[in-house]
Amino acid sequence: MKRYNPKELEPKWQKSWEDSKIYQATEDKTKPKRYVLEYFPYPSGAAMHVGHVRNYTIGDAIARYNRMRGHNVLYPMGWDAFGLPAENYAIKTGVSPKEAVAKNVTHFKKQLMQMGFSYDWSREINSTDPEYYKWTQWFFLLLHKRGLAYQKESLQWWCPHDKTVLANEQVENGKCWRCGHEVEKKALEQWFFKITDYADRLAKDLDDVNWSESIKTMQRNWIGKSNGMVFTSPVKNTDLLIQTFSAHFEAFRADTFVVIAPDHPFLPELVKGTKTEKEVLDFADKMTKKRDSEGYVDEEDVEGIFTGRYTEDPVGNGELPIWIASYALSHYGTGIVKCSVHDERDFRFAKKYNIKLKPVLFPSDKKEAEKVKNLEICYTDMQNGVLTEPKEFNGKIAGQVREEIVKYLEDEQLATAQTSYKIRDWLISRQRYWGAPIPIIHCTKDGAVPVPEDQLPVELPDLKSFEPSGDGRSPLANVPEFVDTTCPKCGGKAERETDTMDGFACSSWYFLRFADPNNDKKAFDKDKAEFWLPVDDYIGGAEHAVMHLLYARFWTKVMFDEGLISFEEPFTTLRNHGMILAPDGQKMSKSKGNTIEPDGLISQGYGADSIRLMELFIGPWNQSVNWSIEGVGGVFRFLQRVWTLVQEYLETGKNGVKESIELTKLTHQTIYKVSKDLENLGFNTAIASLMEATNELYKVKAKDDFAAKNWKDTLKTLLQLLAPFAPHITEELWEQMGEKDSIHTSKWPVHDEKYLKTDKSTIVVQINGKVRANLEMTAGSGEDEVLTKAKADSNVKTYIENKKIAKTIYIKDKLINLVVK
RNA sequence: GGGCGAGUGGCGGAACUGGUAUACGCGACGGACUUAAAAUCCGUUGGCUGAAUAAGCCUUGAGGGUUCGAGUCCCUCCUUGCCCACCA
Repeated sequence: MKRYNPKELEPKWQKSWEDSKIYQATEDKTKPKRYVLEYFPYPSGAAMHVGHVRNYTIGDAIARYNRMRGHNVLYPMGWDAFGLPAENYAIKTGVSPKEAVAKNVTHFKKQLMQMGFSYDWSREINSTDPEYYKWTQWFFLLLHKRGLAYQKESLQWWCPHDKTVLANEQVENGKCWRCGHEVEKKALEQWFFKITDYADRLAKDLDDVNWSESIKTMQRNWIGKSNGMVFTSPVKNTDLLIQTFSAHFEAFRADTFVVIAPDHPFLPELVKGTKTEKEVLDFADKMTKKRDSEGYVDEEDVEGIFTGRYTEDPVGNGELPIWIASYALSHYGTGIVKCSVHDERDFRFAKKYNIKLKPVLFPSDKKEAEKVKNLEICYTDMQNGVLTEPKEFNGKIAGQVREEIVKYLEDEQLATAQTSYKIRDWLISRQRYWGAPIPIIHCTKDGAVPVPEDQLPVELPDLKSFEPSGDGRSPLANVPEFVDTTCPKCGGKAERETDTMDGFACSSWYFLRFADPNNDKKAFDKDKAEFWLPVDDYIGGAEHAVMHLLYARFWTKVMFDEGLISFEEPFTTLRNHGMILAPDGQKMSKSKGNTIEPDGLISQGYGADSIRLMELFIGPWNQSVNWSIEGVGGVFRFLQRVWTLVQEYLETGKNGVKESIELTKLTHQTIYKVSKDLENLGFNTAIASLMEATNELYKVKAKDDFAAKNWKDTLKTLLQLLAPFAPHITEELWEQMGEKDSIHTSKWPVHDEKYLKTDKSTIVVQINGKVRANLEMTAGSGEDEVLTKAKADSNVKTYIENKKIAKTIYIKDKLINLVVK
């Protein structure tokens, strides 16, 4: 008997699939389309581990299942290959990012290939290919044309020793990661995309997509829409006016002080001429640095300093002191906030610095209200709280008069309503080499001029040294042939922009490129894009929950507005898989040295099919689990049992005449279970059903030794049901059973309801909810019949003797419960 | 601090709209085959009491509640994971 040897048969079938191109997708309109996509990976130097593999195994199972169900499946793969690691590696080793990426892609691709994923490799794309980033640049120009790209000065981390801009992750405890020198902030002119113009639509359209509530909530929080009011008031002893923001404006009569963000651009002007000017500015500077480097500052540690200025409150609360507070954000509202006792942080801040407080909002509970009055607790319930001021609203419930208060403040011209968003415009400038160059030419006469479309792509020149320029610009600034150019408008001498784009720009449209990957006239053909998109199943980890998904949605909406496509949301269904952790429960990472690569398992002889099965069987697809080496042996054993069963069947060469109804029923029940599980992505239970079916088949075999006529069909169906998970072994056995065409293009089996019915049922007898007996009954038995038999049961008898049956609950074919008193 | 999840045997986990908790797999134990081991195959396997594959009691993070019946629904609490974060 031939032994199951994945090492031999897996490469054989991988080659066969490649040659026959069975996974290539075409715009065949006779079948329903299905676009299955995983986020295109970053081909890092660290190899792919079993955590990554899970992502692709889930996608592949979905793709294969739908293909067999007669769908026209697009399942592509590509590379998101721009980014910092390749550039750092280049600085360290001198190996150009281009070479490093090419090497990594080759390795990654080999690893994916040996797992037998059904990608349409003819559509492979790479974001660092000029043919690709040409169109990324084209989209930059589109955004620019539509007024959505602009330049603004912005602060960046700067290492004065290395003379280079640092990314957030390169700052460690306020020090440069390379030289350990203290970092500072440097103002640079940078490019932004105006995503804030789309904030409302990005928030609203979340209602229409089939994503998990958790991701939707994350995006909504990130966009952070809130309605507030802006008050304008004079600053005492100056001729300045300030605009203060309040989101808790219902209780505006409680406002007793104002806080300004330490990094607010208005601050120097505000404190100019005060006695404490220098002291205050120093303090603000320190605070900004601390906040930037540490991120979160504990609520207990709120800090602040009095600016020395007061403002005359426009709504009659008198003179309000202006403080700098560590928790105030310059980009939220106006960056200057009106504060009161009715906010947790304001409350804590005021207590710490003994700032006057005055409650005007109270809970209905008298005792609690007393505590609020005595400033013992902070009360913030703007929904249910009862207002005492202003007089017009005395006794009203805040949540019910919100609109009226807005109207009141606006009618009296005391404030104006303002919607504020937490989301900020997307900073896309990177002072880096390894990214798509921003297609802009700076002319002293004409300013920032877009590169004409016919001159795209602005190609990255090959460099010898990847060290930064030293003046804050990217290494591209060192290359005169790149920088020096002529202005497209006036023809005069001009310089190219040396910033490159954030990698998220490349990934904001790649899903469209897959629809038409080789188009050299356009980013994509409209018809092709609309044939395949939107993406039906987008599979990925939660790490992209906000940034990537938001940016991609933003670009899609811009394209919609431009008329390039007629849909506004790129991803219909989002599927977030759980993480695979190392056996010790920690995240797998190269630095921790606890990664497990599929290569090792394959060379141990398990094969890709076992690994794939293990990835899915280990637990629910959307939950995190610890990888278990022992478990792989279990699924390998299962595959071996399937292999052996088919070999034994083939060797007996039997072809019986009598159908085994037992086999038929088992087959249809398994079809039903596996199909249902796959619809709900219950991969682990689908595989469990297949294991159960196989165990049953062994039992039937022990009885009839393959005598039944329908053994062949039964085995073939089993292979088909297993095919989306274990594509190699099933393809091999399918062929051994005499099939000419691939199992992966065969038609997914359909169950027949009539075989799901059983003629017998086990009925549980409960006395007061406790199980006391089991009854074997013919299916569909009536209550009386069951009750009579239950009463006759010897064990049941002992419980109902001398007692009254007060009530009987009967669930057909399942259970009878006797309530006994 | 905000948001979203999760707590079930020695372990990963299963359980449809409330209806036999522990499917499937791992591990462990016993047996068959073998000179032996590995591999394979066949059993057993939540805990306690019992000689028992008789019967009973207990058991889904803790405590209450609703119900004939709760892993599942409601309330209070505890633990833990992930994402984001000084967002008023």
